[in-house]
Amino acid sequence: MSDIRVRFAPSPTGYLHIGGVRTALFNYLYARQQGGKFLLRIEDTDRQRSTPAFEKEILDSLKWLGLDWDEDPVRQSRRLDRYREVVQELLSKGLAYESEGAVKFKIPKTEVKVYDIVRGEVTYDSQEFEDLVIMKSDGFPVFHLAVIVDDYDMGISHVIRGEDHLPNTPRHVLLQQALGWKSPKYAHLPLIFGADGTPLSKRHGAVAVAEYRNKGFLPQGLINYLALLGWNPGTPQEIFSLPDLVKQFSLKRVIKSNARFDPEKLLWLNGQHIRALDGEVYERQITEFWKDKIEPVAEGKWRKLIALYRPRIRTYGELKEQAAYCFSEPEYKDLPLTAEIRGNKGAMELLGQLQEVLNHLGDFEDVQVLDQKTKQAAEAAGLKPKDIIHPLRFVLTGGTASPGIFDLMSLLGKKTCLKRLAAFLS
RNA sequence: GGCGCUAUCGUCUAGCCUGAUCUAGGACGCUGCCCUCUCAAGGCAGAAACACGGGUUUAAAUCCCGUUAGCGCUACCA
Repeated sequence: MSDIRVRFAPSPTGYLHIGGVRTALFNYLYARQQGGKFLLRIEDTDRQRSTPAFEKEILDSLKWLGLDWDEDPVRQSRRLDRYREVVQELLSKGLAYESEGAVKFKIPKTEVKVYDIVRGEVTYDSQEFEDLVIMKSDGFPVFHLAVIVDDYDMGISHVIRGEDHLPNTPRHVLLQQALGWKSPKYAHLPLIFGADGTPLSKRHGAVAVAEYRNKGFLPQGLINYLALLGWNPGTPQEIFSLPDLVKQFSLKRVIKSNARFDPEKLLWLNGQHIRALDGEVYERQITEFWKDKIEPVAEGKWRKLIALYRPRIRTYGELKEQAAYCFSEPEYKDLPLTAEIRGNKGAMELLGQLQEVLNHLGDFEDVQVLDQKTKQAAEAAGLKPKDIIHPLRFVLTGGTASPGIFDLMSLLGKKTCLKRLAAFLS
């Protein structure tokens, strides 16, 4: 039985964001790999900004990502008495004092060495530190105190958190020494910034996990990408499942420098995961995703559509924008191209002939037959297949990009194809 | 300002600890080619980096010092 115990300690003053997920993920990976426990702690001592709604959103996001935790989450707002007890102890030992209603920890003037697993030994001179407020005048503990008390009481063995906490660590160590507690081991993770190198914010697009979920990203895509921000296996492998990561993760291979978030690579990775999905799982998930967002599509048509788009989409959400012609009539927004096709007598004539040919065909289920008949019609007119395929694609979709034309015709069905053809020709 | 962390292609990174195997490898993106009815997917190829300056050494991306830059902390926020 491993005595490794780590924790993720979000503050319910906002949504779970990208940086938080990465911290949670690395804690999770370390715990699962070591056979330890991954615990949760809700840091809700900021009474003004903490809300139950944010707390729920954070837990839901973690569940969606598959980062399941052990034991019940610890809630700081329920431990106020314990913090007061510790403050009282410090007070009675003369290691803290009251100041304007607050309680301050008297910083011992000394050299403090912090051993960090990813950065090595870092030395601070506590002469530089101001005495630390540990309890606010409203009787609530301040972050620094609550953290060390909780980590101690929860039996936390490793504190894995963002690098922004590195300068706080010597203060925490001093507090632990004053209480006679053994310090946990520390590992400070590099920070994640936006493409321009500034802290991630709404300006950089989506930052909340829920937004990625709503756009149709896969949890494994997001996790895979985030794992690679600040860590790598030392091998060329880039595509990982969560179990792969658990197996290969190592704090020793955590990078020291900050990283920038690249939405493009996330999109690429997510596309890789969509293609790696079991076919049935893909069908079920994308169907569920679009369920209440669009008008119902006949099952046969829907299955063709999602199969055709599996190699084309990088998120489930991209389906509708890429196959817009499938949900509404084409708009022919490309005016020059529209004019060119309309002005091309040969093409228009051929489209007319094709209309005839297709009209005499049975249903459009057989892609082979569509292929054959369309090419025959082109040949009969002394033209190459592509001379008819391109105008036809434009008529059918209003654009120049789509799945193969015969798959497209089969997808849309005879009625719709002929209707669009007739509308364009009239 | 003070203190701390960091510094390899545009971005994520390998290599650095244990100096020579690095004319610096991979991935995203970008460009071109192949496939091909278009767009994807897939395959192939290409452009693209050791921040700067000093050392140490026969030899430095790798070790040391400095500079510069970025980031973080410096709250009765967490």
